[in-house]
Amino acid sequence: MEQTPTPLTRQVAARIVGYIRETAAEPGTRLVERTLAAHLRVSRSPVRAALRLLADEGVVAVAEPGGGHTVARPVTELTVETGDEDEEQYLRIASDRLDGELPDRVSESELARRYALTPAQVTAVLRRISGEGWIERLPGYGWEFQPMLTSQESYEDSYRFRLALEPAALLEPGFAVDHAAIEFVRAQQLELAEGAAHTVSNTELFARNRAFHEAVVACSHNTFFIDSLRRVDNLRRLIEYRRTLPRDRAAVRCREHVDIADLLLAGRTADAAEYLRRHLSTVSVEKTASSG
Amino acid sequence: MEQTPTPLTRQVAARIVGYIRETAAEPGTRLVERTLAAHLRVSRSPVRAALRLLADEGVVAVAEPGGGHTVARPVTELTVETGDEDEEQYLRIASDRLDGELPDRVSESELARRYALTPAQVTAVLRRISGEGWIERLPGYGWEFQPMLTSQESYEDSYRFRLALEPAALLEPGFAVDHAAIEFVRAQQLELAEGAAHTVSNTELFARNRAFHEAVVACSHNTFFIDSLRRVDNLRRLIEYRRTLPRDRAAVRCREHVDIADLLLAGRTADAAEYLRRHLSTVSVEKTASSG
DNA sequence: GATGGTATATTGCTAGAGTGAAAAACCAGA
DNA sequence: TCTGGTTTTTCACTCTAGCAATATACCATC
Repeated sequence: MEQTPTPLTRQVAARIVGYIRETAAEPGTRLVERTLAAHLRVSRSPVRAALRLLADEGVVAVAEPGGGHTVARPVTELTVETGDEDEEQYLRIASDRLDGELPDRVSESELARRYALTPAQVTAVLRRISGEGWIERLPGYGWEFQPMLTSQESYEDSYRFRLALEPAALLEPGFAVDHAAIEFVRAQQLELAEGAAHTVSNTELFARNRAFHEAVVACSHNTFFIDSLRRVDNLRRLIEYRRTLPRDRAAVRCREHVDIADLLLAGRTADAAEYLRRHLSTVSVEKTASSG
Repeated sequence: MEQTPTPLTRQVAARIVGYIRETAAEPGTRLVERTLAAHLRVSRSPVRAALRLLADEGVVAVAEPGGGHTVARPVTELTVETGDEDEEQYLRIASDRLDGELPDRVSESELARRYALTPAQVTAVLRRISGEGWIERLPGYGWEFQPMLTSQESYEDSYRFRLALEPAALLEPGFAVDHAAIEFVRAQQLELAEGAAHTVSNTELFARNRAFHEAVVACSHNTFFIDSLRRVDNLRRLIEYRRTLPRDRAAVRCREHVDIADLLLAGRTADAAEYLRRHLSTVSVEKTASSG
């Protein structure tokens, strides 16, 4: 009876699951369509489609009196199936580019042929890549790849950039610790430090560390710091995926993250900034050495 | 006999004029098509069209033996006619947005109707704006404007961001003064400090100051610093256009720019960094006060 | 006034043919 | 080999119509 869901429907469904996890909603909690739509920045149409999809999968239950949907399962049982095909296309291109399979200049139709994409998909993926800054439209026809974090040199550059940025963010006048957010990432880091760092996937490890640093900088409430860090991290992600991280060291770094979070939660912001500075210096040296 | 030149042809023509000025090419100097094409990142086709256009205008002469084109006039006589219609569309949208004429969410067809743009033009301008970070595509249909530098608060944020960034750029290990570039912007600043600051247009004043700071940071040879500064400046530009700058103060700031350039040229990088830090603090206070 | 349900209006993608412009290859002369 | 000139190929934009998906407005119920 299922229609093939659209990409947006799938994406919204995945984000609804994420929403349930974040809010730690108990089974039986009502999922209000308008609230979800506003939160996910779409209209109710795709939200309703996603809820029907989740109902088919049993993640969500149909509320009997008055209609609507409720949470069906406890948070712990939820699986996170993204199934994001846009993401796959993006990663395939990134991977090919890093492997040197793609020339410095490409045309849109060339990409469409090579990856069997529709024009709209090409537009979407180019929009994303150019937003991340590693491709640029040429004045005439075609696009030109920009230097990425491929070289060791630019990789070190990115760390020194963060070294200038992140500690300064903590010293912003508008800095105010978001206790809920910091406690959330602290819990994640504690779990890693206590062993999970050895079992978790590369992707997951990177995602959590990234989330930690961005949560900290977000407390500055200065968009420029936050955006800049996000941009660097978008690029770092692509290259970190292909690295084998020494997990024992990663565990140590996660322990440091916990310490930083504790300093912040205790209101010792200046100490946290100094600790963060030392932390980044250490990481920088480690990374540089491990790949030299 | 003139065909109506395409936007690209016009753009290339303007950039060829810029190229002649930069290289300070004497009349009679040969303009090699392949060199220009490589430099401007286009093929020879639009370069040839642009050269024909410039020949019609008398800026460029047809070389008699063997064909080709040469510089026809001394650099001082060159007028800079951009006639960039893409730029106009972009500025119109930015202006309307700053005036509150545009809602937070817009559809592409809405923009096309309102500004009488073709779909391709809408794509182009949205690409640019989203690259600058003040609009974002929604998951479904439509785009959402992001907070700009409209508020006083975010304006101060941008200055504190630069305060963290620019002095740090000078202390980068890869920092090496580009003497030609620094001397060029130093000359511009000196001219401003010695009176031109009172006569020049808002646009020109901003462009030169921007060029100065970016030239300095470019010496760091760290893309992340350079890109970040450019991004902030793109946003600042939109708001600075609408300000009436107190020219006497601007002249003082330009004098400081000259001093910074001198320190750099003398190899006193650390001193320059400290001077730059103080300079930015001062400017920040001035701006904040003048618009409070 | 919330909320879920439903109907309507808009949007942006698709597809295909045609087209002017730009990229790329080729040529000839010094 | 370098240059300007020429030709060929490829590209992306422009139309058009059609359409599924999305956004929006409206309705009924509590």
